[in-house]
Amino acid sequence: MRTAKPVRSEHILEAAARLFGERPYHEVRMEDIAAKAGVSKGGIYLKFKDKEDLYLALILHSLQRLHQAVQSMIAPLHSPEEKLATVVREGMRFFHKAPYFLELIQRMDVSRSAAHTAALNSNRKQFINLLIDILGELNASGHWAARDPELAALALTGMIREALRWRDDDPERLADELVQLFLHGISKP
Amino acid sequence: MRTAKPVRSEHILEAAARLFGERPYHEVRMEDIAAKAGVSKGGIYLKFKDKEDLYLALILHSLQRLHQAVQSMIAPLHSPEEKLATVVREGMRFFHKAPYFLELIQRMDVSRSAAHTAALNSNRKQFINLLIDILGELNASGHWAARDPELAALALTGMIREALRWRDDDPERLADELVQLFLHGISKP
Amino acid sequence: MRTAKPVRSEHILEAAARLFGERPYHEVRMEDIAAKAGVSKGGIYLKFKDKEDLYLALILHSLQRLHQAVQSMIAPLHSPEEKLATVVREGMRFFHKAPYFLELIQRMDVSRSAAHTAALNSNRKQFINLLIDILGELNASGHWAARDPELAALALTGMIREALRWRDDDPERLADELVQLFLHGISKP
Amino acid sequence: MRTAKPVRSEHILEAAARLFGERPYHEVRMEDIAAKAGVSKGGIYLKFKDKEDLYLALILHSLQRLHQAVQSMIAPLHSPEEKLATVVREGMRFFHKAPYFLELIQRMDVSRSAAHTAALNSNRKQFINLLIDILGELNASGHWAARDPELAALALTGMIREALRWRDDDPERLADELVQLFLHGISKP
DNA sequence: AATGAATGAGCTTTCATTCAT
DNA sequence: TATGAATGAAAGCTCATTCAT
Repeated sequence: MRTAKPVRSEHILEAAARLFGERPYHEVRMEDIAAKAGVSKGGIYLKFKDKEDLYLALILHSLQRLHQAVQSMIAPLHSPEEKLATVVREGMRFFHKAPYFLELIQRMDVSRSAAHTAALNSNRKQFINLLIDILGELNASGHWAARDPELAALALTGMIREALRWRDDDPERLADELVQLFLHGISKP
Repeated sequence: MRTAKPVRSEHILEAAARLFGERPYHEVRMEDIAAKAGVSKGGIYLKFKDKEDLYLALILHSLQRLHQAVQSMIAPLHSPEEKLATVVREGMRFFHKAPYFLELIQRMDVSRSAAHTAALNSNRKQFINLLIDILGELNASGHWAARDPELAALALTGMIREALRWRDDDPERLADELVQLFLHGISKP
Repeated sequence: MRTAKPVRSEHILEAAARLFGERPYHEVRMEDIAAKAGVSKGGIYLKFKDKEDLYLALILHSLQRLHQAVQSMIAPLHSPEEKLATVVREGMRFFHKAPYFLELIQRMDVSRSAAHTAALNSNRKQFINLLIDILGELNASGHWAARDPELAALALTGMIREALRWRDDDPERLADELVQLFLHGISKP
Repeated sequence: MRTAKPVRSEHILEAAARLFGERPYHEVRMEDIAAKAGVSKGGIYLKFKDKEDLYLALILHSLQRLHQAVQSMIAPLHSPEEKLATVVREGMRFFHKAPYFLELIQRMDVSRSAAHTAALNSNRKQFINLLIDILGELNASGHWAARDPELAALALTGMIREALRWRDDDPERLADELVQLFLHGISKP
């Protein structure tokens, strides 16, 4: 029998991302992923140990993509305010384009193994740290005073998440609105 | 065979809450829930149509408990600022005492049926509306200006959620901090 | 609690007859029978050891009803030809009125236990013997010659059964036709 | 795990035939069929949608086998009397060799779906028509007069069925006896 | 390397039966 | 005696995973 095309992890991850984003973990069958990826069922196991491993890799992959996207956007910027606005805007755009990523990241908790949890957490931390750094710059600028930068960073991600999940508005506008909310709260101008 | 104590929906929901909060849907077996609830496997089906029905009921039940707890706390209050602080504080305390509820609500999406989704959404809306009302009062007081109350409400819940999920601090302190953040953002005092 | 009406075996058998006649054994639930009989689920077990016991009793009961109906019809008759015609006609009328009995008797084989099989067989034999007796009289009359009366009796019941099962005609006419077929075969008059 | 020999529908049908012929539908477990067929439990579901589907396929398969066997036997024959005798003899031989088929066909009614019922009926009709054709030839020959060929055909199958079910004699002799009975009834030679 | 037929552990769900009331 | 809530064994079916080809 002719040997078919080589199995590409990327294709599998792409297919898995869509499927896992659409329905819960236990309703996504390896066979579906394989079919969508244009790969044989066994082919998945050439690249991933098992279903959970694939799931972990998928979330890691997603987070990294986001991290990179955001980082490359803010690299050339100087003002921390601009960085903040860009992170939010870019994040929302990213998830808006690939809504299943949001679901995915939200369910970072499917995995049970310690190793997985650790990998996941370190990755998440990386992203939070990026925000914390920006907050540090904001504080240093003397115009802002985030008392608990980590908490503020978490709060910001929470705001973004929830807004994305339940609102269909134009993500750009939403992003601007959230940045204002984050900077000034609901205080009067 | 042995006709034991009556099957109590409450016990089942209690057991299910813990289990579904600890591990993902597909890893929780009906048998485990039954065992933890001190009920026979078949007993669950006396009260709930199937696993998904139990899951839905569980989330609905949780949301209602939270809603009631919060509402009874703010009922006697007059100042909208106090109401806001109380909602946040009470919400955090609620989830802190029963951490699995947080996970539960986060996974509101397991259900597939339209009826379930509708029930879930209406329930969630109820809670959001409670926040929107308070924001309306805050605006009316003339001291605050939440431009998009729904978005602000969503943002607030997102902040709470994320903080609870990743921080172990004393929830009271966390709540106060978040309220400040929500009211003033990171602007200098 | 008020003690409800006494459980009547007859009602249970009646309900069971209809239900077992409509769908196969394993699709009939004890609960359905109880409901249709106007009796509690546990009530059935007051009168019958278990589901199979009820099923056996039901078939025995049905066969006896048929046997009695037929016997009382032929008792006053003298000519064996008339007896034969009456047996066939009465049998067909009986099953036509209660079609589920036909299905029931056809499935005399659900039971596995030796005791059940024996009871069933003895009952069936009784009916076959009734036919064999008539055939004996026919032979004795000198006008007919059934070489193997038992086989002929079996054949007759088979003809009846099959005709009832697949033809909707007026049972009286069918009966007459079958009697002719049984007496003369397809030979020309 | 171990990838064994290919799953053969034939083996499954063979195993199912024996088991379903020995005990009623609901007492035959898929696992037993799998074991007897030398196939894994899941293997059955590779070939049949579910238990009912397997059961239907089994009966259809059996009827077709019988139909073919009979048809190939009578093809070379010319006299309708010989055809009739052959059909009966072949039918009895067929069921005698595979007694469970008889039980099987008798329980043609397990299926609930309309599609199944239709398939079953069309198949049964095919067989009845074969008999009706022979009866037509007998009538045409001028020596016989079956007034209602369909009824006669049904009667014949009923006779065969019942004889097979309750008599252990040599099937050849039984067949001859039944043919005589069918042709001449119990009239004197 | 890639495939996909085959496997079988494991799950949900049903329902005959029991027995405290 | 009659009830029906409670039980739990039992069975159908799925699907992650393997491995001969």
